[in-house]
Formats: sequence, C-alpha cells, structure tokens
Amino acid sequence: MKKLIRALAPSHPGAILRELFIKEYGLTITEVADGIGIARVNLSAIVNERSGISPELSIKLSIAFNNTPEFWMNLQKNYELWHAEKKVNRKKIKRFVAA
Amino acid sequence: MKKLIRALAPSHPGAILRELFIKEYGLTITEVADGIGIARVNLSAIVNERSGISPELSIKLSIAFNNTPEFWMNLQKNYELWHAEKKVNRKKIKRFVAA
DNA sequence: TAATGTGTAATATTACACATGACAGTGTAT
DNA sequence: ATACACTGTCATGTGTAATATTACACATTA
Repeated sequence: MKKLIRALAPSHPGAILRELFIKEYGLTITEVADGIGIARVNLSAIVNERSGISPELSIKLSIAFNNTPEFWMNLQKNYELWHAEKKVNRKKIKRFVAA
Repeated sequence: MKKLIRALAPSHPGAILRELFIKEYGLTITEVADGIGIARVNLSAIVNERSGISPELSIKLSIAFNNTPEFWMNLQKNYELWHAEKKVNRKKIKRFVAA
C-alpha cells in the first residue's frame, strides 16, 4: 500500500489560530498576546503566517484556549514536515536492513 | 480527570536512534551519516544528545530505517514539549472563554 | 603500521523565535 | 473632528539551533 501524500500544503498553524480561535472567541491579537505573555508583534507574525509555533508557545496556547500542547505541536510539525518533504531527495538515501 | 505529567524527561531522540537503530542494525555512525547524507560530526552530536532531529532529518531517517517521519518527529516533539513545560508559568496565562 | 571509527573543538552560515521601539493606517466612539 | 484602540510592518538586537567544513587526538583492528 502506497503512502498517501498531501497534494496541498497543510494550513499554517497561525491560520488555525486566527480563524478558529481568535475570531471565534471574538478576541483581538493585542488581547491574546498580552494574555499569553508574548509580544504583539510576534503574535501578529504568527497569525499572518510568517512565524511558526514554538513548543513553549504551544503550551501557552493550550492553557489559554483549553486544549492540548499536542494539538498545536501537531499542526506545526505537520506543516514543517510537508515543507521538508520537498527538500529531500529520496533516491540519495540509503536503506538499511536489520542485521 | 487530571492530566498525567511525566516525572522523568522522555528519552532524547538521539538515544533512540543510537540504541534501537544504529546498534541494533550493527551500523557505524560514519556509515549512517554517509548513507543519509549528513555530516558525521552532526550525527555524532545527535547520537550523543547534543542536537535534535530536524523535520528534514526525520524524513531521511524514516527512509533509511523504513519507518515514518512522524515516529522521529514525535520523539523530538515530546522531548521538546517536556522541557518547554518547565519554562512556562501557567499562572500568568489568561484563560479565554468562547463568546 | 595503516586504516577506520569516534568524540570533540573551532568556525561560519543560515534560520528563526522573541523583545522593544517606532510609524502609519484604519475604524470607532465621543 | 478628535481621541483611542487595533493592526501591520519595519528596524534592530539577542539567543538558540541545525548544518557544513576542517582538524586533532584517541582507540581498535586488519
């Protein structure tokens, strides 16, 4: 069975944060930035998809929005993984076999 | 139900790589580094737990050892998350409530 | 002895998360 | 119209981290 590959890039975690949380909750970027203790500039960068979500931020967001760090981490890791796939030349990697 | 917190830090991904793959497969660090196309110095740093596993490297390892990038990414993610937990002051984070 | 594998150090590059300060634009309430 | 809040963005600086390259010392083995 062949692995299914996403044709389209997964959403940026910042887009999820913007659409499903900040907008849904009726919050402002300034308000959320202050609430979780990061600079507004940086939250703006995340929400506008120019920065990613760090492990520490994933924890802060999970507290603020009552979900799990894993939720945010997974969004971020999937995003990074999808983009990393395009940089790897699979033909140049050796397959090792158990001894 | 309260969330269970790991008392001990999860293994470093490099330790897993060392014990469960390089040793089990009877490989050398030099061999693996060459096989996946990274510098030996860097693989040594990973295996000796001084560097982490990047998304790109998780893909290379998954090809070389016939498993998934997610396997490596999760090891790394859990490791980072555990250490990030200790940096966050939960009392300083505001809890937002859906409107 | 020669070759191989290893740990480690030094150096440089690139990237990114994050903080602070500043500026301009927009919308809204008074 | 004025004042205020929110936003995007830029500039600058810091800290951290992955990566490549080069080099050295040491141990083991052929």
